Amino acid sequence: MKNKSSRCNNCKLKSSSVRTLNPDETERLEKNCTEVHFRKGDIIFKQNSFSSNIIYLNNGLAKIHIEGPQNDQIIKVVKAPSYLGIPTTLNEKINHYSATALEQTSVCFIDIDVFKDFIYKNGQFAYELITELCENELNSFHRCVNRTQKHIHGRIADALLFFKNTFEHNEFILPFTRLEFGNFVDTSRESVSRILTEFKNDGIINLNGKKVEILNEKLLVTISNKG
Amino acid sequence: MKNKSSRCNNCKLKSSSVRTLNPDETERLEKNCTEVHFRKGDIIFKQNSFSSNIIYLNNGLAKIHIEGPQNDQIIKVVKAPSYLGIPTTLNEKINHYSATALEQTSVCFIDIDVFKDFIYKNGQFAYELITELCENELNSFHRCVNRTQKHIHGRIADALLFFKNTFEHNEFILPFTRLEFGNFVDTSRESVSRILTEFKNDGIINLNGKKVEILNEKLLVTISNKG
DNA sequence: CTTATTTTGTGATGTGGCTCACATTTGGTA
DNA sequence: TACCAAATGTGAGCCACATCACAAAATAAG
Repeated sequence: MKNKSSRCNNCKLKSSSVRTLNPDETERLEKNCTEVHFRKGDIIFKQNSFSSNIIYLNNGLAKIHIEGPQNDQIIKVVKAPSYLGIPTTLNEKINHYSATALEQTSVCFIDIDVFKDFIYKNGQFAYELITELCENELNSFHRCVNRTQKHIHGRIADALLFFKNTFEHNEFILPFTRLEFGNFVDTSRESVSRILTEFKNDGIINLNGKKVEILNEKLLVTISNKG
Repeated sequence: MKNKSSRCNNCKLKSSSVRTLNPDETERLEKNCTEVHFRKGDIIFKQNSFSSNIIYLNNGLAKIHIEGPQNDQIIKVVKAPSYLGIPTTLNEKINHYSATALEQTSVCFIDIDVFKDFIYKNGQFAYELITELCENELNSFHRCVNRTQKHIHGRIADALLFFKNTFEHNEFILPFTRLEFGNFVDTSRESVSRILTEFKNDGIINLNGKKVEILNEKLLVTISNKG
């Protein structure tokens, strides 16, 4: 599905790097950008496959995941608007991780050469991009420390708080199966089940299938902090 | 210790981003860059402290580490030449992690505004920087997956192979105490001891204090892969 | 609506690696 | 050279979580 020319101007409202483009550049972006829709569960791009596009999550929710030696590991959950694929495609053309839609999602595929050209010729664009990459790296570090040092209760509490923040609501539908939840917090499917019902029995959350309501956020924060 | 003007030209041999600077820019870099020497164990910069410099590891070996909820965690070991501090200082002025010298080390502190100016005005400089940041993020991802999914034997095997590669030699001096080694591979001091002597008894390595010689690299690779 | 398939809950059991405790070695320093 | 502090080795016990096994529930397919 080709984009309409209004689309990239629309993006200027959202992306701090695209916002720096002048009208000529924006027009050039529009001509070299394709918008594609994905349904829940669709693979947006796949680890080890070939790609020569910058991939921008325009709308919806996606997971970034890598095949580990044991399981698939969900590195992070990304909410639009955000780039999905910069670190994957800028150097080599191989995707080093996969991205999968967690709900109805729309994604822009941007020609990599046009993108490179913006970096070369528009310093502010480059700067905004660098800023975003720096933030990503920091977040990576902290996520990694949390994953390796907290106990499961803490990590699941973390995850629940994360969803509360991304959905900006105390009540939300988990975009995960229990297995995926396990891959997100590095545990087994079974432990996720057990701990969620435990949280429910302790009155910390309401739980009905994938529907979660956070009742005692303070306690969740405590659990998250104490590990 | 102020740099001599030959220094930054020397750097042009090493850093792919600095290599893109023209003579004028290089001179400007030289005027806004201070070289400092550190001894083993010295803190180069400290988490939560204030900094308005880009920090470039010119010579030597350093560790990047973050205080986790339980332990200090060594995120990575960086060998010169490489930036140490881009993600820390570009947005905010607060260091989100610490860096400590693992041996005699020399470090350049570069004024952040000059650096920003290069990004704005020299597209190739920006591009090289973005490339490096992308690589960092990918490496972060893979390190994190390995840390969380491999068993200790695999992670220690990984670490030994890492040192073999960074020192480019089968025999090397571990730049770590056992405790630091534990912080690097997310285990206790005791487990590091036990597994290293186990590897020694199995004829995989020679071990004498901090001196390690890898005798059976193939087996180490197998151990690393099977987890 | 019925049947097949995937997802989920929960008990029982096993174990990797942490923690604690203490002996020993190494290295730094007066 | 002697002393003190930090770093290391090794055994014993314990516990958080994984794994296994199966039943129930929810979803998808036909």
